[in-house]
Amino acid sequence: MLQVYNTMTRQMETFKSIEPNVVKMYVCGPTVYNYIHIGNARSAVAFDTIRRYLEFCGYRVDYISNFTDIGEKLARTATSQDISVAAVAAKYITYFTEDTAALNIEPATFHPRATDNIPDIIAFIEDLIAKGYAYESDGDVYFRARQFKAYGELSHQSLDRLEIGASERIADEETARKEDPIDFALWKGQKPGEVAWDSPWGAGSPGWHIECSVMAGKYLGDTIDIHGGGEDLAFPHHENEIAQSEAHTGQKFVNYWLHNGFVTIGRHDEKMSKSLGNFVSAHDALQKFDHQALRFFMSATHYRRPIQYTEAAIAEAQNEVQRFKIARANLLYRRKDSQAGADSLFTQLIADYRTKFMAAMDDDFNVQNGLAVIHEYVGAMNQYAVAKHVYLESIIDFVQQLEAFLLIFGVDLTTNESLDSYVADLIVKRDVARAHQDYATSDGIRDELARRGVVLEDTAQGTRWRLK
RNA sequence: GGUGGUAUAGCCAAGUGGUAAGGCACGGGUCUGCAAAACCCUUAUCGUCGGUUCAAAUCCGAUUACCACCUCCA
Repeated sequence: MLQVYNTMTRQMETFKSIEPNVVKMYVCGPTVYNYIHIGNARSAVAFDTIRRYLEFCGYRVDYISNFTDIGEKLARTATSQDISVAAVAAKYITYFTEDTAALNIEPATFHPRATDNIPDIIAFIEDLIAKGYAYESDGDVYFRARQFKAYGELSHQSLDRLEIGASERIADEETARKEDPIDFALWKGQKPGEVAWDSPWGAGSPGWHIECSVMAGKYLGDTIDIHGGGEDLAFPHHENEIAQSEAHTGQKFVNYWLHNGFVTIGRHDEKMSKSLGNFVSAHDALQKFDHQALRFFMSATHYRRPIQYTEAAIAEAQNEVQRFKIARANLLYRRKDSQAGADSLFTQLIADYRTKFMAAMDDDFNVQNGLAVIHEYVGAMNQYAVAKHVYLESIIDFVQQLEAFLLIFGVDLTTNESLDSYVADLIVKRDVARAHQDYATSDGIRDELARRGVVLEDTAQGTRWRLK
């Protein structure tokens, strides 16, 4: 039984999907005005890992993640790059797609864009006004936070505290248009030079939170199973989504709220963020590090815990991935002297490991405990790889289960490596030299191949090679 | 000020009452012509102080340090 930690109740809860075998999942996506950074990528990785585990368990996951392609930030980028707002969005959506693909993050079932949903947003706001939850004020529309009685429940903030905080902030012109400082914008009237859409309240654009409520409802339904996002989104973004959606539908919006922890950087473990300016873009990191190592680095930490971004940690992740790859390759190498059939002892052992792995992961996606099981499993594989007699089907079973485990972490072990003929010839020449005990020649060839990144390993079954 | 989170070996990190998983690095060993890979062995009393208990990293209280949200942010 899968248990998940629900931010709303601050407790572990048994996960039960609305529809059997289907999970409706919404994850807040990026505002596409820049490259995503490692922190953004971590969020995408965390929920991709969760999604992949749900799929591993047999669920179909309807996964929706938005692109926010409106707002001041896009406008600023458009001005500085002297291109249109639409071109800014197109450009950074392309980079997002490339970078997340490099991290082996599965594309969402659908990536809706705010600008494609303006009519739905307007209709949604009109309904909120009709129900008395929202009001128009000088071309803007605001949500009456106090009207929604559960406001503050997710972030466990008291309304009065929020009120004090809000009123302490500089009372700008926007605040002056609100009935209450904690009210938030659903629609903002057009400012000079901004992209705008016609609406019953004049030209303007949607507020930040409304798009997620609209698109989650439109593509997944009034009530969804899982809503994810970074923990910084709990307030005010998710709090506001709940207020809007539940005021609109009268239904519970989300059954399980999941929030991922931050990527930290620097001596003081500060949150990596665009506003602090201490970020590393995923694009740059991908130039510098092995893609699989980077992905594994981000998915091998529990999603709610912070991850400290250091090169040493990524290098360590690289070593760990290497261990999995070598174990797989070494066992596959035994196919050449294997017997047909399967060893029932190992069929059972593999099934037991799978059960053990799932027991670990069912505890709120406890990847560390899951990995401990995988390492134990790899130990069993390595022992089998040096057994006197091996069975072909058992080899395949071992390898396929490992591949399935690692795929949850976004690591694809099945990528094939090949040698060019020159290198292949050298390996044969070396084998001949070794057969004649001409070790000077054979070691010389081995050194040369090492310089070319090819590692040779002599085994009882022959000379095994792998790329470094 | 309000609300949360974190502190476990050189590093990363599990562990929610019964005498500290796992990984990386280090050292020793087996195997090997030598290597590599693999395998085996070796390394901590859990921020600090106090309390509850037969028994606590695990519960309670206090304290220190750091982080985050309360304002755009994954």
